[in-house]
Amino acid sequence: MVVETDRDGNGRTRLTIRQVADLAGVSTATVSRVINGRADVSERARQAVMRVVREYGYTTNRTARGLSAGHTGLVGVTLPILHHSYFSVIIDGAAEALYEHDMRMVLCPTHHEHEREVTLLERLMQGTTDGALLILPEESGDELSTLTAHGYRFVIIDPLRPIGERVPMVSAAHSSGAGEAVEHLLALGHRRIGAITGPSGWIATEERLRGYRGALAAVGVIPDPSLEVESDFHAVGGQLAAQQLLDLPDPPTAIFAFNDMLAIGVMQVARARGLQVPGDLSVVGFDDTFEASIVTPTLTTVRQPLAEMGRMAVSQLVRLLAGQRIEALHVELGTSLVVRESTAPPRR
Amino acid sequence: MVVETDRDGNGRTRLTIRQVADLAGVSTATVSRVINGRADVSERARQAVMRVVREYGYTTNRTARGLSAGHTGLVGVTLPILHHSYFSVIIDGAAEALYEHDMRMVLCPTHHEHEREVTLLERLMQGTTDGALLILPEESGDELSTLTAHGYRFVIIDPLRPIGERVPMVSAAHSSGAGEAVEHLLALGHRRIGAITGPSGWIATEERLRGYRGALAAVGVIPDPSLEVESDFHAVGGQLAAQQLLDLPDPPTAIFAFNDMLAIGVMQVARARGLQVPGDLSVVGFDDTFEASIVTPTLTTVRQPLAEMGRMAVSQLVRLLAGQRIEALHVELGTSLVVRESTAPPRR
DNA sequence: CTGTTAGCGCTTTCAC
DNA sequence: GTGAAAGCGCTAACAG
Repeated sequence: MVVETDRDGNGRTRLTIRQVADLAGVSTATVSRVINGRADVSERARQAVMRVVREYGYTTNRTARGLSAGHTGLVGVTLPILHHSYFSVIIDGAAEALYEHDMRMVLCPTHHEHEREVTLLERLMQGTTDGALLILPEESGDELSTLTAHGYRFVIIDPLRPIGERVPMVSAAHSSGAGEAVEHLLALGHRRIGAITGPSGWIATEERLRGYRGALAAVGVIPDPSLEVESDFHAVGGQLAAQQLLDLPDPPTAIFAFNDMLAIGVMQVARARGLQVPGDLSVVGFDDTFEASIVTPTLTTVRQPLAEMGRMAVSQLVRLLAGQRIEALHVELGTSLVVRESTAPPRR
Repeated sequence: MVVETDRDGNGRTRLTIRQVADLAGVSTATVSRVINGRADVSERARQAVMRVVREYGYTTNRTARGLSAGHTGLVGVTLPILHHSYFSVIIDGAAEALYEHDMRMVLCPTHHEHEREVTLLERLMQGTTDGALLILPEESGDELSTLTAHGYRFVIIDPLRPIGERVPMVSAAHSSGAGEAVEHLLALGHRRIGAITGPSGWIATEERLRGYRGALAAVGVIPDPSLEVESDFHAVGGQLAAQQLLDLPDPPTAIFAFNDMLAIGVMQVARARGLQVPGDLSVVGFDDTFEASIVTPTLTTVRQPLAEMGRMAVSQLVRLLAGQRIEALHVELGTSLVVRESTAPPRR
């Protein structure tokens, strides 16, 4: 513990409000008023306090203020990992929005470990934070409602699985986004369009699948189950799935991968097999993460407004913390197709 | 403000240590002892307390504990932006290390705005955090010493510019890493090797330049100033610099870009000009961020132990906070060359 | 072993 | 306008 006397005014150690009060010859209450910009303070007192504050570089201790005020100005954020542009963009958006509210973010990567997620959530609730943003939580609805039961406020970003109507949440328009992607492929003339999905049961998978099937059905393409391969949202999974699709007797001329990493896996396989993208095979991804713009060829993909989602979640949470009722608990942000180089008409 | 009575035991609102004490028929001191796992408590008292704790789901309020204990268990982290794998990997490493110490991270993106960085640092010092990690700070040595003067503990990760010997810091071996990269190119037979640097004055630039020049000098290659182009560590900057180098009367057969983004810019230009990488031009980057492994061709680059740097910084900070003296204030972690597809012997 | 008591630093009635 | 005083929830001496 660093304990040093404050003999000189160099602020070797921080002043307390008590010391400022003494130095300024007023009470702590007055100092508090000045610090918080209250109007009911004489100009004389204000001057005296400000002089000391300036001279010694006093700033109020937020922890103490938090204890007294009943809130900390801190928001917890749990997420699987950070070093994936999908997450870091969301976080950056959220951090920016929080900054505007003069709040800060306590970051808690869970590394996909469920146990850790639980521990972290507990800690967050222990008075360290006022509320939380849960990104892609592994949490079950049960565990989430425990939080609610404790009066803890939070907003879910992109839930893995369906959650209750009453749980605040923000996500992107999976289904329509997927529909758009497929329509783009259809418009180019593709009819055999493969799909590489995420784990079944996940909202992202089911909804995008719905969009995919819907778009196909809309133009009367007969659904072919062998064209739908389940995967895991990682590049290697994308490679495996691509192999499977390309080994089909009648392989697809285009593949719609349910996220960018899967799409990158597909492109890697295509390259290894000497297939030209988009000449021999068109590829579409989902997310529009940074990688989509730097791979060769650049990837046509469905853009999720990631930063926006982060900002929106914060704005929902802030309202929740202010005790305001929120009209729409489930917010769905629109997606848009970003056409780049990985798609073209099928080779005749 | 959410204020609710706690009529039922559903924990609609959190219990205080006082309430637990009453419920268990003991004093708050005893509850505190039990909670903190002290040994000097009778089995009987412990049971009583644990029963209440379990039944009502009591957890200690960290803010209050922090006020009383004099520390918060929170560490601030400032960094320019998050959505760049360079940063997110460091952060992830740091978060992991902090987790092991049961500490959390308060994230503060500065968006390269100096003013914001100052504000954020001030806030962090206001009792919210015990110390901080400053990544790529824009801060001058002066401002940093203000922090020190206030008794605030922090460690710098990868300082932009030279900082005092006394300021704790961790970075990677820029110079030797750059040397290795150039030696690799030299070994492949290249003699005209261009360099695309970062802003001059930055440690990363100057040190890597030193490594580059040193390696060249070691084999007696006559230095050619026109082969060194200053840039800004971004892809577009890399493109511009590459244009300049390739437009030279006697263009280089290999380019050593001082980070991966610059290298990607170089590859984009090469592609646009119809040059084969590595056939017509070899390219080496620096950092080994995720992108290096997914571009086409995959990028040969100097690997910085980013996650390790995050972890190391935390371990330094933890020691600082514990009041321990640190032997080596400046820690330099080793780099290693990762050879991928973007380098080959020069075309005859 | 256990309770009493005094803070930690700040905010906020409530009188004067 | 301003100060005294009572907390916010927890920890830690200090008695017993």
